[in-house]
Amino acid sequence: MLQLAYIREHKEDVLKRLAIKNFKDAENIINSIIELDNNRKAAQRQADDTKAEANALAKQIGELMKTGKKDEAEILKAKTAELKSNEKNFDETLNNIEKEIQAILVTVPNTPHFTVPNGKTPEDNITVSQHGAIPVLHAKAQPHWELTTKYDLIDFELGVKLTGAGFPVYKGKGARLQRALINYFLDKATSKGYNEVQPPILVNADSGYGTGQLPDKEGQMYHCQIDDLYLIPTAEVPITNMFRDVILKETDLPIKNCGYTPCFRREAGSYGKDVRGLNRLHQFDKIEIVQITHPEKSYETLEEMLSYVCELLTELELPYRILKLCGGDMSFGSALTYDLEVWSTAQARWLEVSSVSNFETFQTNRLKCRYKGTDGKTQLAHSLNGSALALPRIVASLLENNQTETGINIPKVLQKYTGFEVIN
RNA sequence: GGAGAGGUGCCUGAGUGGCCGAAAGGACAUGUUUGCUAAACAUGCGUACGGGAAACUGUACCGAGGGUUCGAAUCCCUCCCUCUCCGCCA
Repeated sequence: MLQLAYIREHKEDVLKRLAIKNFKDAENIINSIIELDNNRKAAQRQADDTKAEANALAKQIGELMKTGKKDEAEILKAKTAELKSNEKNFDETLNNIEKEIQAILVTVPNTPHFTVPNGKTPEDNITVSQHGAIPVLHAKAQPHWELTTKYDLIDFELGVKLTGAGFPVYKGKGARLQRALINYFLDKATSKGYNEVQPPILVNADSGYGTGQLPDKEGQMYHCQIDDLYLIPTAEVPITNMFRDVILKETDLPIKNCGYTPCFRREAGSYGKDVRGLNRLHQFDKIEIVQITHPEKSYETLEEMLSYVCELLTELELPYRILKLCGGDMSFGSALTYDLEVWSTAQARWLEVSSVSNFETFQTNRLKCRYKGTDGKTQLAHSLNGSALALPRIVASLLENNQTETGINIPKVLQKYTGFEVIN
């Protein structure tokens, strides 16, 4: 959620940036927010003044009662009736205006960073760089959903029996590969100064609102209605919400956390050819890195997080490219997002395996995550997060890219975790 | 699931109708002093929104929402949450 004070003070800048995100009707919406806020100020003044008067009267009445001047007290009491009804009206007006502002404000996306490219679709994203050689496979190379069957690594059918489509069962070396990746990612993040946390994977509605999944993406989360809890779509939700309603010390920053969790996504309405195999699941594993930083440091941090993820992909020996997302393809709350995609050779396409974003104050404003500066002032911190990494598509490209006619080679960095070098 | 207790500031904890945005202690910050570690003393120490150039000042907030009252942290109602004991159980 954007900060109202910022909108007031930097209206032109906000409009310019919202245009990058193709946010429709921005000028009218921003103008109406400002106008409503003017009304709000007037209403608050009325309400506050009335209450101040009523408080003063109440105090006087108290004094009079104490000194036994009951008659005079009664006269003053009579005067409070009118104030009281005014107070009620003014409060109601104020509340209505505030609700109206809030309702509009939550529909306004974050303002993109000035370097975010214009554009509407994924085709308008900018390829920042590409790394690693695209492997050339033998003639009988197979897509991962065939390899997983061939080597009995993942049983999609069995998952359908237990739960439904999109809930695969990992078996044998397939399961072991999952565990290896999780351990590798966590160890690596820990070595880079991230504090490992193991959060709940069910969260309450407040947490959903805090990071912006609610109300915008309500239908994308699994909801346990009896207890009114949501299965997390990403560890970002619990790990970032740890800092909801928290005032940090400036010296605490930056806060670096990482965590592994299963992630659950309903993926309502996304059926088609992209859902084959591991490409899109309802349940998958992911290691997330989250940072809370000083506002002046967040872009530096974003680059640091991006290069961290690159390091992982390099060590996994996967060909990948970095995309800077255009305004139209960025998520609602992000100010700047890099996507990382790995090449999936047998499918001959790029698969998104990580998304690293700076949310600036968009999340922290909702979360009320602030820090107290050395100057004594309290202000909003910046929040960032990135996948490091999401497993299924990593597994898909590992299997496809490393296949030979006799088996699938495991990258060196994983071998001490898997305990085997080849799947055959 | 059954029974009970309780939710006050960063923490502990006082506060049963006006003098309470809230005692006291701790923690923290700054300053003074003792040669260092440490201690002592002094001062400061909530958030949000509004008014003001500023000093300063108004309003709201003692789990949430209603109500009683001229006046509520304090009384009443509803809800939420936490803890303890018993039962069940990994």
